[in-house]
Amino acid sequence: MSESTPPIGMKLRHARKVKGMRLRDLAAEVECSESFLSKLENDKVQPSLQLLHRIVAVLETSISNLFSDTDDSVVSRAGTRQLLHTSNIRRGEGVTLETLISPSQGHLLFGAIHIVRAGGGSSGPISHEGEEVGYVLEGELELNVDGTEYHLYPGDSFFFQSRLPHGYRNPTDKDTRVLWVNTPSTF
Amino acid sequence: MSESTPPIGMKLRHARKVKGMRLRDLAAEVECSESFLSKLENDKVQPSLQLLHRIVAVLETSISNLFSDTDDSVVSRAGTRQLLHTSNIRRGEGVTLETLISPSQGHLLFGAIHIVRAGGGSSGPISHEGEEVGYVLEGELELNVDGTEYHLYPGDSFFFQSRLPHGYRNPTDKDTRVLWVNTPSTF
DNA sequence: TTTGCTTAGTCAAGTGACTTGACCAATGGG
DNA sequence: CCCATTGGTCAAGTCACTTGACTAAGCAAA
Repeated sequence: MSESTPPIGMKLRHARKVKGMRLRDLAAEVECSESFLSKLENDKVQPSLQLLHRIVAVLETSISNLFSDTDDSVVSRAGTRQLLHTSNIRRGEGVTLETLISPSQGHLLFGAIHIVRAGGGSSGPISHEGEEVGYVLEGELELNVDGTEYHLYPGDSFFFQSRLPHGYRNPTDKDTRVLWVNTPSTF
Repeated sequence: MSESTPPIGMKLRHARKVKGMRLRDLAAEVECSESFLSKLENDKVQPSLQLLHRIVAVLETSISNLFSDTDDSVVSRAGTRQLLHTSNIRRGEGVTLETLISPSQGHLLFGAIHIVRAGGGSSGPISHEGEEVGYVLEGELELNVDGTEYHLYPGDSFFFQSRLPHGYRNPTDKDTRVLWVNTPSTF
């Protein structure tokens, strides 16, 4: 009888998809076989810690992240959501994420409220495949997509392809809150 | 030199994905070849109107919908968005959609603000593949997912798999506004 | 009619990403 | 030492979609 660890396959798959990699690409970087990764993502195999370490390094996650159980309930209440600060996730200065959907969970969607403090904004754009939607809940946002600046007010929304270079700033001296949803799917 | 009609391939693909069908399934229902549909969705052929008619019938769209050009700009401003009323899109009584992302456009995401009037709610669940996120902007919502009732207040959010039976109602006597994003991708 | 050009639509082979099954080699108890 | 596990590989298989070669209908000029 084998003692089983919690399934991490879907989380790994998600992390890979976010980076827009194919199994083959990851296999090349990690130096293992594509098929092994396939089995791993389908929870048919336990990797060695060394291999797992190489994998999370490439995928820019951590082993702890893989094993942390994230909240999977349907509803999350205002004020009870997990906060991710700037230093955790590289999103530039003065931004806190309040996660609506916990990341690295094999989901098609990622959603969070971005709380952008006065003068804060995103750092360089992460260019992955997919799409982005957002809605300004409160405050103002200066959004730059593919070279064009948009100044957004509460109730305004945006939508664009993730592959376009994009970034944002809060030019005011009050916090801005933006509901942001995106998908890493490669279609 | 051939006169070309606007590209409808991506819209058709989107409509198909929303229904969770493969090319093969659609081909079977429409009674044409899978490969022809492939070419069609990649804008390599012009279908005859008869065939197109059969296709949109199965996909529950209309030819006019395929050819209507929808707004594709990045930002949409509060109060300027297209409204879809209950009678257009079968969503039960007393619900108006304010589209953030115009549908049937080959997108990975669909987003809208659901304005649910007092006592209004969704009709029977449309069971497609994908995921759903939402955030209550204003008012209260009674959300039912897979048999469980959740009572939501402003700032609360939810997330679940589209395949789970789901529906909602506004039990109060004031309008409720919910920002709702979902994806039809089959992964 | 005949010749020639397009093009809706088919059939079957090809492709890309992932999965599976057979196998190998190191480890570790009895 | 033997045998069973199990991390990991290689090659074949699968699935959804795409492509290329082809057919047949329409139409125009001669």
